[in-house]
Amino acid sequence: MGVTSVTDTPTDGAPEGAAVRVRFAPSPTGMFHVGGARSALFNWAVAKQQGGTFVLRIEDTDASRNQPEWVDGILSAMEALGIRKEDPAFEGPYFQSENAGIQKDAAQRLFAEGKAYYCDCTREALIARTGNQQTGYDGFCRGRGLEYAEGRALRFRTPDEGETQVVDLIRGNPTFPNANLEDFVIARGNGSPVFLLANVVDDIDENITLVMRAEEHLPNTPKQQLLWEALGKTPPQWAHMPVIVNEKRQKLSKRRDKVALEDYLAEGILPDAMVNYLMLLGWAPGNDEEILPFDELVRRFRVEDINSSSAFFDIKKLTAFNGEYIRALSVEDFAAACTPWLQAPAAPWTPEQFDQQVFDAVAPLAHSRVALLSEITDNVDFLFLDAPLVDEDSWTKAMKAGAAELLADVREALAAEESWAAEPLKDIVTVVGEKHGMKLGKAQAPVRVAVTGRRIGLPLFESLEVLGKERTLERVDAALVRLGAGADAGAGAGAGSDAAGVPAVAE
RNA sequence: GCCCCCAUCGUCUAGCGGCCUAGGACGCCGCCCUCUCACGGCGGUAACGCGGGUUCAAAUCCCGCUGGGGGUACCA
Repeated sequence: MGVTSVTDTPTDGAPEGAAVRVRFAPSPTGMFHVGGARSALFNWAVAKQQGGTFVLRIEDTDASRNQPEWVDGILSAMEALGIRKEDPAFEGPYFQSENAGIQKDAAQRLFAEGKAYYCDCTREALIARTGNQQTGYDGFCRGRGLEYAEGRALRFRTPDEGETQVVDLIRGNPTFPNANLEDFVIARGNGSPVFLLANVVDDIDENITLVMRAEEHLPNTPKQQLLWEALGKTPPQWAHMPVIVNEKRQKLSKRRDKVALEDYLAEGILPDAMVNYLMLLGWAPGNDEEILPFDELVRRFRVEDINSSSAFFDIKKLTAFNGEYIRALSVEDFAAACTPWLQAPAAPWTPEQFDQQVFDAVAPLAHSRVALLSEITDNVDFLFLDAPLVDEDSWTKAMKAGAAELLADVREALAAEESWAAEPLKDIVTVVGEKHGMKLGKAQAPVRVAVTGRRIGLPLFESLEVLGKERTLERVDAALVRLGAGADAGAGAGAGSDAAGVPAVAE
């Protein structure tokens, strides 16, 4: 008895010497909650580490939360997290609805044994009787000997005295006075089993030995443990992990917070980074280390070391982790990973405008500059669009007094350059800059904005090299027109027009 | 209201009675590197909620307070 260490070998600590069996039991809601992802990961870590089993059970009892296609969403999200159906440690998925039979049998047995009774009280009647708006059920029907009839709910008879203590690996052993446990409903008026019961029956059916779930279930635990005992089974060990909260320290909610795993992946969070980050929410591998491969995290994982206080889902830190993971990729893998953001919905250019060769040439330069894969488009768009997207703030900051003159001289020198390569191009801007009393740092700004539309971005001269002479000159000319300094300038280049996009002025 | 849980830098955490003038990471701020921005390097900012105990010794144990959170359905 007592607390069994899950880090011990399966043969020495676990009850009955059996390998641990954990489960993840999401209800399909249309998106995969990051909190659920963490629960799945923690359970998976335990199963993998101990050579135990991870069972996936879809809790589809509530019709409103039951859409077949949502199940696919769960499966693919778990796949992304590295929890694969093909893994020997994986079992399922099972469906709670398919166990309706044995759940009803269990309810009947409880009734037959006098451990549950039928009740026809309405919430209104209860309040009228007790004069209390927020009271628990008062046990009115306990002695009425009601038989089943449509509309009558089945309630579990909880003990009036004593207390129920649950063995929780994370938070000691919370104790609940039985007097506070109301006679809760286990089957609805239509005979269908309610979560509290269905969940327990399924756990028993699947031989679950450790229930690791979010803290919000802690208040359910004494009731469920009572059910396990009433059904003649030894309750499992429990482990209630801390809730994940938002900046206001409230439980992350689908309604007000961004919680869908899919949304993060769609933004360019790498699955591995997400997994690593999630594993560190409420737990730490120690040694002052954080970025570790999943196998290593699994090796070090200890349920007893999970924190008991709530954890803030920090997107900034997640993003920082993601940057680390992106930089750890080879340039080739990085370029490949960018593909989805280089196409249709994410990218502002057409497939015809895109050039993989050009992208590959510039990928090494972008590699350390993105923390989210979705940021890649802004970094390279100037290479594929006919004219750069001009950021007005950048324009005003870069095109100060003297910029037009500088640009005109740069244009001239550029036009005369034979070998179009980064180094000589850099020399040109350096020399022209000096002529205008500007260091390279300052002199490159107008050129950069003219060509890329922004004042921050990839290394400029490499960019120019890849862009090519003709397109570079075009853009510098367009900028000169907008500045009113080009040949035939002045006419139509008013501020705010998209002058940067006008065709190059003939020489 | 009632039940339960929780409490170390802004955030995630290390710490499990002396090694703590509290460590790491993210963020933030400087400096260096540098064609911008990143990356990288270096440095800095910043925490044991409060009050009582116990002990030679408490961030670490106990109690209270305060503050957060969760639950309280014929949802899961």
